[in-house]
Amino acid sequence: MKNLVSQCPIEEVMQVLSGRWPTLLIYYLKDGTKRFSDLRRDNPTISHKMLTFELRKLEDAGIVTRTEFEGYPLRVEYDLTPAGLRLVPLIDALGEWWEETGDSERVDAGALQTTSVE
Amino acid sequence: MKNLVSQCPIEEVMQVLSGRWPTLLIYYLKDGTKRFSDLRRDNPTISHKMLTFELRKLEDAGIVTRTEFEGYPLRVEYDLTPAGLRLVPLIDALGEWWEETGDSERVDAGALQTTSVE
DNA sequence: TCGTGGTTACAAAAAGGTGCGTAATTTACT
DNA sequence: AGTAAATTACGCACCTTTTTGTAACCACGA
Repeated sequence: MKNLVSQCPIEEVMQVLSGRWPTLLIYYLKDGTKRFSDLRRDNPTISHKMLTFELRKLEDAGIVTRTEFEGYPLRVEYDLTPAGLRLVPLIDALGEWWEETGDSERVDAGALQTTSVE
Repeated sequence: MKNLVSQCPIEEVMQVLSGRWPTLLIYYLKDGTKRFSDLRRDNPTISHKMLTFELRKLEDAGIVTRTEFEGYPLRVEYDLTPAGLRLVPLIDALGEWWEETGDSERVDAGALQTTSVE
């Protein structure tokens, strides 16, 4: 984690939430405690390296907690923090906005165009 | 723009909003019509390549409109669409969440730690 | 030997920066 | 008058940086 000190809070949140995984992981953790392997099953296309990396980022951001238990095989549990839980409805709202906005307002892949005033 | 067709709407919104610029550009466009050069002034560290690229993405997503005027020097204006305007409060909410959550709950740079149950 | 939750090194892919070219008109200089 | 330069919003090619994937290795115990 390098430079979280920027001007505006929006820039800072986006540094944490940007990318494919952060919001998805939060989404899966909504359902309660998950282990590393659970999250991999939930999302089979993430590599284990990415998963550890993203989980650390969320941990550092105060969104998830990581709890490591003694004994073998190793067991580690991930949960949303209270702050993480408060974040869930905001992410949901983005998803709803996207659905409401609908494909009709978006450009069909392949057929880009530009409004020209002549 | 490659593959916007995925399972979940959250994954799709994040494909558009991820990165440093999209939310910032939306933020600046909140204030009303902006030209290309205005946006570069608002945000001096973005390269022209990135700015055009990001603006196209937002246009394709139905968040901004691009209006090109005849005459020289060229003039192009960017505005938020109604959908873009509806998005603004959602982004604001993320920024507020970040501020409320506060640095105290986040890990100080350089001093990472892990909860260990022994 | 397998399963868990990692780490590390190396390789591939994606993102991003820099600089040049372009359009048609105005302004600036000689 | 004639030429040169600046202007705006890009596209394109080349190159560097960052991100992500792959594979191998570790610990330990059943």
